[in-house]
Formats: sequence, C-alpha cells, structure tokens
Amino acid sequence: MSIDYLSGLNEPQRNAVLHTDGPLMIIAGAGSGKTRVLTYRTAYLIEQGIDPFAILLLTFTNKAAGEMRQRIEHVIGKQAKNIWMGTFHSIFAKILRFEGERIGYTSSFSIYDTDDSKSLLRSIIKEMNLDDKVYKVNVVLNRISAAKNKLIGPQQYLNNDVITSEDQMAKLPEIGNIYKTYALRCFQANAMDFDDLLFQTNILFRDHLDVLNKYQHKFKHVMVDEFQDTNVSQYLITKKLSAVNRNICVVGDDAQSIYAFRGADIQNILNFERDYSDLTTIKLEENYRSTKAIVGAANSIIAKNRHQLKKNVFTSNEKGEEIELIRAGTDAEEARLIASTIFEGKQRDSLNWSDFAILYRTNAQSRSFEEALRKLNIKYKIIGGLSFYQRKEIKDLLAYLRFVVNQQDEEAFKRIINLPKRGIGDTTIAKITVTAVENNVSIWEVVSNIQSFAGRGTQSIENFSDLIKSFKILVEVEQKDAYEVANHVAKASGLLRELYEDKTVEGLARYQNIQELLNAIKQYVDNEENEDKSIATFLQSVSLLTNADTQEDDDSKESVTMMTIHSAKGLEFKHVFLVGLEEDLFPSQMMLASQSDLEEERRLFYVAITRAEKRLYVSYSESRYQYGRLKTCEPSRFIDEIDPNFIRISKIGGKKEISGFKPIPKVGGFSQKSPTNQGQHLIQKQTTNYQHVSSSNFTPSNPLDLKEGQKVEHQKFGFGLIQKIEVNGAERKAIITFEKGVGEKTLLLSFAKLMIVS
DNA sequence: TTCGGCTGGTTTTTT
DNA sequence: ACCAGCCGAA
Repeated sequence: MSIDYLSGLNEPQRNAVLHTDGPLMIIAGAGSGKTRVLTYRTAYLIEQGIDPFAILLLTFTNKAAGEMRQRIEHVIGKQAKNIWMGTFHSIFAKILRFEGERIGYTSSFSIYDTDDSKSLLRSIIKEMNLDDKVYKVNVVLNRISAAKNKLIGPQQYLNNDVITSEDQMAKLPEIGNIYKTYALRCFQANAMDFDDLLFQTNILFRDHLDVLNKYQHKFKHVMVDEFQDTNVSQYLITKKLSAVNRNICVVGDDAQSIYAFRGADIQNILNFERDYSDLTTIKLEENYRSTKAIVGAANSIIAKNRHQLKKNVFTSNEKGEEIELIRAGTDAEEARLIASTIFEGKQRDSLNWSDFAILYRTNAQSRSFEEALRKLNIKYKIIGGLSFYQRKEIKDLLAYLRFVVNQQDEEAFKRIINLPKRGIGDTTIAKITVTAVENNVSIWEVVSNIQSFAGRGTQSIENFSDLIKSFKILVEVEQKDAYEVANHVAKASGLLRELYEDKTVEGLARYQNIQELLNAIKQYVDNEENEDKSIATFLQSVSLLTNADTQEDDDSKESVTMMTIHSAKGLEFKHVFLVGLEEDLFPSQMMLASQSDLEEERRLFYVAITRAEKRLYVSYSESRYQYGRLKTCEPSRFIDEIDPNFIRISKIGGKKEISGFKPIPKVGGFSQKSPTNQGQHLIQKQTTNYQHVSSSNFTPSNPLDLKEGQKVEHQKFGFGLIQKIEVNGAERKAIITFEKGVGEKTLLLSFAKLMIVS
C-alpha cells in the first residue's frame, strides 16, 4: 500500500505522521497544516494495521470530527467510520452510558445544560434561605464548575482551606454547601451537567480499575486536537487512558489558547513535558494559509505576550495587501461600510460570498451587520448565538422527552408539570415535593401514585401521570424509535395544539420550529450510521451539539459567515472582517477589570487575524448602542499593537453620533447612582409608558411651552401628556408620558431633565 | 391559578 | 433593549 501522500508534506509534518510509537506533542502554529497531519497520521496508523476501533481521536467540535473522518475515508476508505472520534463530552457521555451503572447512574441519565444547572441552583439557594442577590447563580455556578474541572468534589471543596477562605473573603461562605446539595440533587435526578461528563468519567476510572483497564487496552492510540484548550479534568482522562500503551499524541498551539474561562489550562502543555520524559516534540512553524502581511501582523501581536513557548511562524506566501483599517462614526455605519466593502471585494476579486467572514467579540454585535447585509441583498449565515435547541418551545418538547426517559429528571419535571397549563401551580408542586421528602420517595413516585398520598383534588395530577405513563409504554414496552415517540408526545401532550392555536407570528414560528425538530429526529432515525435509534440516545447527542455543529450545510456555500472569534477557531476565509475593535469591547472590559488576562484577549486577537488567507480588515466605530443607550468608544489598544508596516487606514466614515442623553449626575437633586436610581424611580412612578427619544428630534426648547394636562404629539413617537411630579418633596410640573411604543421601559435621565418644566 | 405591571440585571466567549 | 423573576390583583 502506497503512502505517497507523504510526499506532499514538509519535513516536520512527515515526522509527525511517521512517529507512531510513544508520546508525541505537536506544537502547530496557525495555518501550519495541523488537520492534515492528524488526518494522515490516523490514516497511516490504520494502514500500519491498527484497528480503527483502537484509535481515539478527541476533537473540539463534532463537526471537526465529522470532517476529519471524511478526509481519512478519502485516504483509506470505509474503515474510517469505525474510529472513535468526537468531542471529549460526547465520547465520554457514550462511555458513561455503557459504564455509568458502576457509579450509580443508569444508562438513560439526563444531561443538564447550563439553564438546567442554573435553575437547580436557584432552587437550592432559595431552599437554603440565602439571598439570591448575594449568591448570584452565575458566580456560584462558575465556582462549582471551576472546582469540578480541577477534580475537586464537594467534600474536598469543603475541606480545602484555600478555597473556603476565598469564599469567606468574597462573603460567600455557603458555596461549598450549595455545591454539596447541587451534586446530590444532580445525582438523585440521574443527571449530569457538562462538567460532570468529565468529572464522573474521572471518578469512574479512579474507582473502577477494571473499567479503566478495559479502555486502556481498547485504545491503542489516543490523539487530542486543540490540546491547548483542554482542562485538567480532560488531561487526566487522556493521561489515564494512554498509560498502558503510552501512545498519546497531542496537537496544539499555546498561542491559540482562548478557553481559560472554561477551565482550559496552558499548564497542560508544560505538564506534558514533565509527565513524559521520553516525549518527542515537533513544531510546525510554516504557515501555508496567509500572506506575509497577515502572518507578520499576527506575529507582532503575539510577541507582546510573555507566557508562551518559543515558536517562529513564517510563510513563503506572497506579501499580500496590508491590513486595512476602517473607522466608522457609528455601529450602523461600520456595518454599512463593511457590507459595501464585501460587495466590492466580491466583484473585484471574483469571489463567492462564502469567502467572507465577519468576526466579532460578542454575539450581540451581529445585529447591525445583519441589517446592512440584508440591504445589499447579501446572503449571510450566523453561527452561534441563540441556537435552535435553546429556543423555549424546543426545550419544552425535549423536556417532555427527557422526563419520559428519566422520571428522576427534576429540571425536566419542573418545566413540563404545568405546561400546557393544567392547573398545577407552585402550591401543588410544593405539596408534592414535601410529600416526597416526608415519605422518602422520589417525586415521580408521589405523582404516579397520587391517590395513595393525597385524597382529593388530584384529577389534574392524575391526568399528567397517566399521560407520562402512556408515553413510557411507548418507549419501554413498544420500543418505538425516537421519531415515533417524539411525534406522539408532541401531539398528545398538547404542546403542538397550544402552538397551533396561537395565530400570532411568533406562535406560527414556534409551531414550525417544533415541526423542524420532529424532522431532525426523523433524519436522525433514518440515518443508518446511527445504530441506536432510541429516544434516550438521541437526547444525549442533542445536548452535546456544539455551536459549529448546529448549522446545516446546504446553502452555506453561498453566504457570508458571521460568528464570534471563539466559534471561528479552526476555520479560514479568504477575506476576514474583524469588527468592533474598541477598547472595553475587545479587549473586553470584563477581562481587564476582573482578572489577569489581557494575554488571553491578545491570543484571541491572534486567532482572529490568522483566520484570514488573503485579506484582513479591522474596524471600529466611535459610538455604538449598548443596552439601548448610545455610548462613545475609543479605538482598541490592539490596533496600535499591530506592526505599522502591515496596516494602513482604508476608510474613514462620518463623525460619531452625539447623544442628547449622556448620563447626567443629578436630576432634581437626586443622584443618578446610589443608593438606587432614585431619580429614575420617582419618574417611573408617575408615568406608565415611556419612549426612547434622541436629541435630534426633541430639543430642550420644546417642552418649555407645554402646559399641564396638555397632550403633545411627537412627530416620531406618538403622544404624550404633561403631568405633575414630586421632586425633592416639592411639586414640580410636567413630565411627558408617552404612549406605548418601542422601548417603553427606557427613560433616560437627561431626557427626564429636559422634561421638567418648572 | 393566572395575568399584568414593575424591577433589576445584562457582564464574553461555550461544552 | 430585552428578559426573567417577583408581587399584587382578579
């Protein structure tokens, strides 16, 4: 069998492919052909006689795994189907499905997404009588997640002096106890959150050596892509799995580590050298993707970081155009300028829409670009943001299905018990919960035998339990596949009917979304590659879909791609637009205010730059709307950090929009800030509806002529009314109450000042 | 139990 | 601007 594909590789690449025995670390610079190496290395292993079932290849997204599988198949044929490939989460969810009983989970365990976790934490915090304004769910969840990713269980958490004193300092001493309850409740619900999929795998391998041993011998080769973004928990799993055969190969680039917030730890790369004394390290430094200008700019950025491995990324590609800087007055103008640049670029270089990408720091930034692209009739697709599977109606149906599969699933239960409305409110649910605790049985136990627990007033609960029981029969007795179950549940639960009767635009969209979900399930069932067509397996695979996985491939060829920089990892485009380069936005204010890592933001910038093949545009605007308020912006420090040899100003837009609503310190003697926004409160009490206006259509001279009780018409926003209000105990005349319209909740303080006429 | 109005938080990225 | 959660009223 020939291995002529090797001739297309440079020397370090070839070495990496041929190095099949013993630990290997590949430090792969951006655009250095890392995927190629992984593909060929896997193909080569199989050609050398390694069973595909004995290869474990962990990738960052399921989509990346799918693409790599195709490429391997291209080289060695059908056998590629049998390689174990996927994300850490999906692979180990699969293993936990097989082996979870050893640690007390059934094979139909639920997977809690972030919303479920937060909701559970909220209940726990409430039950513990803690103030949810002090114990913020996000903070608590982050602490718990960080602990789990470092393999610190609840008991260890409570015993750890460093951690508990940190919590004491933060005035959040109860986090350890919350964690303990949270872990218990997840376990009782037969549910794992995202972190558990890794944490519990570690527990499984720690406490059940026979299981560990089985997989250690099963996987002759373990490979990890995007190694710089693994956390300790993931690292330990791979380390354990490869301890017997010692054939572990990790591929990564410390300069592209952008997931520290998720527990990723660059230390893993350093530990790696320590853990494997016979480690071979190969550096891939030649960039095949981008022009000299782009590589040069990227290098000048990453050089500012102090924590990094030595690496010299270079390219023999053409010099290429300099990076173009676009300066706009407003976010809307920024979007317009970029849309027209894309339009021109497509004509000039005869490209496809799919050769363009717009990258931003936050999902919220996509909006203005959508509008601008639509105006020019440019097709686009957005990756990420609110995904299909996060929509309410989808989660509702999935919650039904989850509960049918796993009646211990507390979060699913809470979601569906009164949906559609069946007259089971909080009081009833509380009673059920108390009864369950008193009798030391599960909630489902109470619900399904409600007559033996309570005498009367239980008809609606009985109906609910009969409904679920009938669904269970479908799954457990009749062994229907995922589609048949879902289809029946959607109809019989009344979810579909409720949406069908909702004739609003949103209602129609929701109805269609449910249909689309059913279609997706049908596709899943019809796909012959999926052996297990049960609803339980489908649910688990759905909850582990990544951002990149959820988009469909059909029309994607002919559209401009918009996404966050994080989602763009691993992708490349001929022309890249990196937008919103404003201080506090990118680098993010949170990153700078809170903790260490300006360096991680800089790596993010590096990742963004290196996505571009031919051309890179960076842009910022001098003012933008945020939370419905206009805000002035400074250009990002990152712009100045680019080596000036590689960048030039390309377009300059109009002047920034001056807002009439710059926050003012006082309104009628009330301070804008602490203790609460009193000025705002006072005014809100007197008014029912407000309208967001801008200085251009409302000047200070206008309101001064108004009389109390007089109705005023505003050219743009409808009607208003002069009223009396009380300011500082004194009666003042007049503020305008606008009738319903967009932004009725927004009343800017400066606007209020304008409106006070006496 | 449900509905409507009010309040406060958004923090940035994702499995 | 938007959303989720809370509270009082029906």
